[in-house]
Amino acid sequence: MPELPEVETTVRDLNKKVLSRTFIDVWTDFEKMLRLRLSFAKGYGRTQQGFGGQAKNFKKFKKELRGKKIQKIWRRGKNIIFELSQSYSLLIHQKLTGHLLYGTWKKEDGIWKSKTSGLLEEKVNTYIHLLFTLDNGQMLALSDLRKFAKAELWKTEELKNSEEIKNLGPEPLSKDFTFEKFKEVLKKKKGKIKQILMYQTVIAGIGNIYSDEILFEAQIHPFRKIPKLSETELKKIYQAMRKILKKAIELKGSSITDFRDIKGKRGSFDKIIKVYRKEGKKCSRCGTIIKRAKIGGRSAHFCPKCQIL
DNA sequence: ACTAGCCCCTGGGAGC
DNA sequence: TGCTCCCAGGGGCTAG
Repeated sequence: MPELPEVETTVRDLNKKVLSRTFIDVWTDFEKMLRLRLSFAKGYGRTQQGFGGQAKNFKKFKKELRGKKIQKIWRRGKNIIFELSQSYSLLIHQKLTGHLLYGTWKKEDGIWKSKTSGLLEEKVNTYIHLLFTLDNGQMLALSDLRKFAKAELWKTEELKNSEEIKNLGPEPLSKDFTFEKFKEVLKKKKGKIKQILMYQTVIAGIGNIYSDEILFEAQIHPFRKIPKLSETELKKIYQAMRKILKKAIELKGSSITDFRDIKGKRGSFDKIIKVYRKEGKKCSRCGTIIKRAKIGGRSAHFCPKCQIL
C-alpha cells in the first residue's frame, strides 16, 4: 500500500513526466472516487462534512478540470497534490491499492490495454478506474483494485486551509522535525506506539508496513505504551523512523502488496523488509519466529524476542 | 473532545 | 472443482 516512500516515489516521477502538462479530458467508470470540493460551485455548498459532496455530476468535474495546467506537484503525508492554473488543485489519495501510472491506453473488450511498450505487465490495467488525458497525448491513469482511492478538485487556498490538510502531523523527514519535536508530538498521546506512529494527525505518512519496520529496527514492541517509553527508546524510534523512510525512498518504495511506480515498475524495499507479513518466518536478527497480533483492527508484525514488551 | 468500531471494496485463501 | 465465508487495510464517519 502506498505510504510516504511510495507516494514520494510517485511524486518525484510525476514531476519528471507531467509537470507543465494540461488536462484535456477525464474518464471514469467509478464516479464515487471523484469529488468536487469547490465551495463556490452551485449545488456543492457547505455540508456538515465541510465543503462539497460527491460529484454526482461527473460532467461538472470534467468541465472544471479541462484546460487546467499542472504547475506544481507535491506530497503531504500520503496525499498527492497537483497545483493547477487558475488556483485549482487536484488532490489524489491512493489509499490501499491505488497507483498512478503514466503512458497510453486504449479500451479493448471493456479492458484498458496499455499501448506503452515494455510497460505494465500484469493486471494493473484491469483496475484502471480513472484516466486523465494530457495535452501531449499521454495519459495519467489511476489503477485501484479495491476502489478506495479518491481524487478531489479544490481551490488551492481552500485545500491548504482545509481541516484534512491542516490537521496532518509533521512530515517525518523534514529538517524541522527534530527529536525534540518528535517527543513533543508523541507525548500528547497515551496509546500504543505502533498505532500512534500510524496516526496521521500525529505524524503524516506512516502506515502499516513502515510502522512495523521502524519498530523492528528500533527493537521496540509495537504494543508498548507511549508514557512507558524511555528517552533512549524514543530516540531509537526517531532514528529508526528517519533511517527506514529514507532507505525506502532510495529503493523506490515497497511492492509487497501491489505498489508500482508510474511506469508500472516495482519498488525494491520489500526485498529488505524484516517483519511486515513475515509471520511464521525466522527473525533475521535472532532466528525467533515472527509473530502477528491485532492492534486497533490492524495487524502488527514483530519479533517477540528482539522487541520486548 | 475524545475514541472504538463500522464501512467502503475486491481478490485470495481457507474450509467444506 | 466450486461454492461460501472471511479477511486485509486508510481513513471518513458515527454512536457512545
